[in-house]
Amino acid sequence: MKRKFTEKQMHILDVAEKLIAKKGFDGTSVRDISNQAKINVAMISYYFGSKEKMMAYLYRYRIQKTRESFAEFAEVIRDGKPEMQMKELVKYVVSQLFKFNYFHGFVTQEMRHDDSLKQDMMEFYTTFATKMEEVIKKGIASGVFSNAPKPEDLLSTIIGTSLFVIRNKNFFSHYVAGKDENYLEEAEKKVLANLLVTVFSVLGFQPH
Amino acid sequence: MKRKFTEKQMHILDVAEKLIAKKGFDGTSVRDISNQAKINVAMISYYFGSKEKMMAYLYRYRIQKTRESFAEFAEVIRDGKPEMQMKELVKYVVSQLFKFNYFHGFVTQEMRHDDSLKQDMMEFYTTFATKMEEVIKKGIASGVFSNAPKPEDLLSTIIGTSLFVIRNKNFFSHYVAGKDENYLEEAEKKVLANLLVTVFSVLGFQPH
Amino acid sequence: MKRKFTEKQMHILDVAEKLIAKKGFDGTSVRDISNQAKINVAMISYYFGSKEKMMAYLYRYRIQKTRESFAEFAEVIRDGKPEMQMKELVKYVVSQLFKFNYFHGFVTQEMRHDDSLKQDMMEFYTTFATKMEEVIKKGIASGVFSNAPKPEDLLSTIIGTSLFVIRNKNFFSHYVAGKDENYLEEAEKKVLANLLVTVFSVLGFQPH
Amino acid sequence: MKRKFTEKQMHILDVAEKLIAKKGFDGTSVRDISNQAKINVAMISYYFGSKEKMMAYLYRYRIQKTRESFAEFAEVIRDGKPEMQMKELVKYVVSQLFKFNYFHGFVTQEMRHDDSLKQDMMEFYTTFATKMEEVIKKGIASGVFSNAPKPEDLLSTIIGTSLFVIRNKNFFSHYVAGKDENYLEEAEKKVLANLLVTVFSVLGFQPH
DNA sequence: AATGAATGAGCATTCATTCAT
DNA sequence: GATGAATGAATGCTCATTCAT
Repeated sequence: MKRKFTEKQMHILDVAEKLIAKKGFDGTSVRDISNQAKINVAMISYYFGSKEKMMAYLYRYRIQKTRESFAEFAEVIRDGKPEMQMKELVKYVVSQLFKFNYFHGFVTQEMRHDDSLKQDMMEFYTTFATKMEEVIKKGIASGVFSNAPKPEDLLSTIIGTSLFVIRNKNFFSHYVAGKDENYLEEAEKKVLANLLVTVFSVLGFQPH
Repeated sequence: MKRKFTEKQMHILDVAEKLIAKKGFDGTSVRDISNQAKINVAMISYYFGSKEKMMAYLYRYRIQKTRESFAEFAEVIRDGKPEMQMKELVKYVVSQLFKFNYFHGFVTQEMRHDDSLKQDMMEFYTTFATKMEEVIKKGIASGVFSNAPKPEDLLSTIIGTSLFVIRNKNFFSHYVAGKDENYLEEAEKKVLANLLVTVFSVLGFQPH
Repeated sequence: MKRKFTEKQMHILDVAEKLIAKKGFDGTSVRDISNQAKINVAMISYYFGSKEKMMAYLYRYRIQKTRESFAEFAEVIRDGKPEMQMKELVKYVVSQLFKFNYFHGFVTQEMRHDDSLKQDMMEFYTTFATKMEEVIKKGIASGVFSNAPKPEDLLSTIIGTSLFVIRNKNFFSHYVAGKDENYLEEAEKKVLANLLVTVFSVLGFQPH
Repeated sequence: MKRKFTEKQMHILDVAEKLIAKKGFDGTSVRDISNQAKINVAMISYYFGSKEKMMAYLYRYRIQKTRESFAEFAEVIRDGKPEMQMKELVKYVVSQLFKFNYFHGFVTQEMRHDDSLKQDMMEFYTTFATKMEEVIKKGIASGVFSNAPKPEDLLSTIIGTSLFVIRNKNFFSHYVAGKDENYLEEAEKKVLANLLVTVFSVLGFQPH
């Protein structure tokens, strides 16, 4: 499954990701994708076996990339203070969600397709939760955090809040500065500020 | 548009809601619905005009009901203290999301279908935000809340967190007690507890 | 088959005739008819057995009426001179075609439905041809006509020309005076003049 | 729009033309056509976009061919005497109508589908009328014709009579020699003879 | 006698996929 | 390896008709 993709295949996946995020898996036909990507209709079946399998490649590819990115990120913050680590963790998760909002825009909705993909996604979230728990414990130990919320609760709040804002432009844009086309950019800033306050409040953060 | 529905029509809407939440609008055929609901395929067009219009009725119906329910709820908590009001507000929103999780399972995803429906949904959220702002202000005035977060931020967190948990059973069930079929029930309790702590932390709640 | 129709049934037939002439048999749904006639959908099956059978009643009804009308007409011209009889015959046929253009608008096209109807229609035309032959012979005998064209040829020309003009408003209206809504009225005058000239030319008419 | 058609597409158009002439546009399903043409149902949409568009191609194709054929024909008779030209003109129109009787069998009936097609058809008829007028004038000038009927009247008679005979086999076959399967062939001869007599009578033809 | 509700068959079309080259 | 043509299955929907009252 850990195939390397050619330039052309990557291009198809990119196009597919955006279209599926916008119009849903069923709402996006292979003809839509092939037209947009300027390739032959038959290519999707040819390259990936089927539309459904293409979807699986898409998942795997994005998760794989995120895993690599997170490993790198974890290394960078390895030696910091827990409050800094927590702040960076929140910033990282939020930025990843907004950056790959195309992907996350359909990730939960379309997960019905393949149970093994759900498993992958679960592990992907668990990696974050584990790291978060480690940081919380360290903060408690060092006395900068006075409460120890469950990592899954904290993570649900961070991811859930971000995804809600990404998906509910209609509601949230009323409270966001800037032009319509900058929505995601501006919304990210606002959500990040909110979540940092929220997370540190919940942790009962007390600077030394 | 404020039609009354017959028993049979309600039944179809119920079945449709569940199927669509599970498999998406496009992924759910009128034959799926008619088979599950034990009715004739033609009935969906006959009753609602089309599959798309049935979707609109579904929205309108749920939103209408929620609006009524919220008006009633708002009356009940009218004279309470702000901390009680806020607690009830959170409980109310969370319980509604879990109760109508089928509906909320597709509400954001499938909103592309009709712009006027998006508008309705937006107003529906705004009603909550307005009430929340009122309570925050009162709490600040009376001194029980020391911070005044933006109501839209608070609301995003409440709704976003709840929806994330509803939709990501795969991840969250690992942290939830009880059997698999009780997932939503148990998850609701856990999320509610989490959100109450979160919200009151953010508000800097100080009991008199 | 020679049923008498109630007021209501007659009304349905009237509405059906016009709709079918305008949009064709298949293009006219029983719902169209029932809506226009302000009756229940089920009535058409109820009264006539089926849509197809309703069509048959329509034919029979119109043919029957025409037969009666023609018998009456034949009586009126019984004792005239052949040139007068021929002129009246042409006028009569043309006026009937234009008067019941709704009917004749679909009569040939939709005849596939029932072979016995074709038979009826044939006899209906044959009645005219027979009368025409009689008049031609008389005119030849009396010397006012010098040629004896075949009655079926003469009749084809009269009916064919009239129907062509009725059905090809798009082409013929360019040559017709008056406003668009008077098309049939004006076209009838023009066609009648044309056919009288044509028929009498062919007959080699020589006034005594 | 001036597409070239493949062998297969032509075959489908041929089959469709015959079926539609026999059973009407609505009465002919794409399944009927695909069964008869031994092709897949989806091909009609695939090749022509839709059933309706296939109809448009059919029109355009036939009219285009007729236009070409007429231009060629007009060239051939260019230098003849008016009586010869008129005779050939009548023969030409009648032969075209009988040759493409499938097409002309539905052309007026089904014209509701597309207004631009009506326009095309109108121009197609007008081309004939114009030529006819030219010949009449020339004949009047040279003294072989003593009357100048309106070209649209003459044309209505020629086309109307031919179409009537084509469509009313049931009536006309009683007067036609030969076997049933030769109806059109024999009817054409008879109609042509009739129309030549009729047209030249109306023109008051006097050989020099 | 008359009707609103309901039905099953059929419609044109679109779909992901496969085939022949 | 890559493609345009072609396919069968499924889609939402409309139809004339029938059913229960």
